[in-house]
Amino acid sequence: MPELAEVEHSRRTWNPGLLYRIRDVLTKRQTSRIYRDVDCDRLAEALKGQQILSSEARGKQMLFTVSGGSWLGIHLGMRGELRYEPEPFEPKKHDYLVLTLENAAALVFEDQRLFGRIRFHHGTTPPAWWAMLPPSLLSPEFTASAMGAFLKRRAGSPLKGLLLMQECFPGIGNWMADEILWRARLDPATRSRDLTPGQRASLYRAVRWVCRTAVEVMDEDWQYPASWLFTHRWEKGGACPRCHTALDRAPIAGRTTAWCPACQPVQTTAGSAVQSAKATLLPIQSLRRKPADPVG
DNA sequence: ATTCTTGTTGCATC
DNA sequence: AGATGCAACAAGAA
Repeated sequence: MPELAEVEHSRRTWNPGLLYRIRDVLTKRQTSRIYRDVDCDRLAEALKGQQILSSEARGKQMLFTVSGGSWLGIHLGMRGELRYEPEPFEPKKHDYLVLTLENAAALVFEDQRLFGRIRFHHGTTPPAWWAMLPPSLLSPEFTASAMGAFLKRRAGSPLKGLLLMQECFPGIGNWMADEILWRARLDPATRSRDLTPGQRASLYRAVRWVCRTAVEVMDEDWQYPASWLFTHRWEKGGACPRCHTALDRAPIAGRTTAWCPACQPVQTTAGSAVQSAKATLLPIQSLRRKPADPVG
């Protein structure tokens, strides 16, 4: 579930615990997958008695600044989430990091599927992996021309796959990619080389709009308004909230993709499609007009 | 029982 | 060399 907006929400979840001293640290080191190369003893030693000073989210990554020169990085993976537990409590099965605070509340990282990741860094500056993250999609550095350059380099990839690449679109995941393509009225299987300049501009605008708005409109249960494709993409018999056409579903670039076949028609314009279909361009146009309007 | 999942990575193959 | 595709990872839900 966690994409850009859900990650931002999770980050804020720990805010009530900021500046309280950490009394105890629970890690489950046997799940090496989440901690990977982290030395859990060192992590616990470094955090005990300290306070979380601030936090930031960039795409799907979070970084918590801890007093005493420590940095805690968290990635929620496929199903992770952060919780703030106001009372003393027993960690649940999938609570893999629990910071008990001096006010008896606890900051919890839960991850049912173990696709998440915890990183630890000690030093005067943020860790290198954080400094190397690509610019946020909402920052001025994410420009239309920067996006265009990326699309050009990956000209042969379907748009759906490109939007999932964190190196250019940090924070976008499966549902946001579908939402963006739906709002830009682009067929998810279209290769980026086949986009017109106008379509590239639409894509850029949709990326910015969905990222900005998702954070604003998501509710406490990580749900979105009914006017969003999000709400209907997994529904049985889900329909396009714009034109009520039945949604299509198929794997594209390895991920299940939902789209509206009416709003997002298959691309038949520039690029390779034209090269092979040049000779048949006229017949195609005439075919389009072929179903004569019986009403007229 | 089988198949699916809102993520990422490492490998194989052009 | 760089782009592209895909299996693998874990655990639970349908």
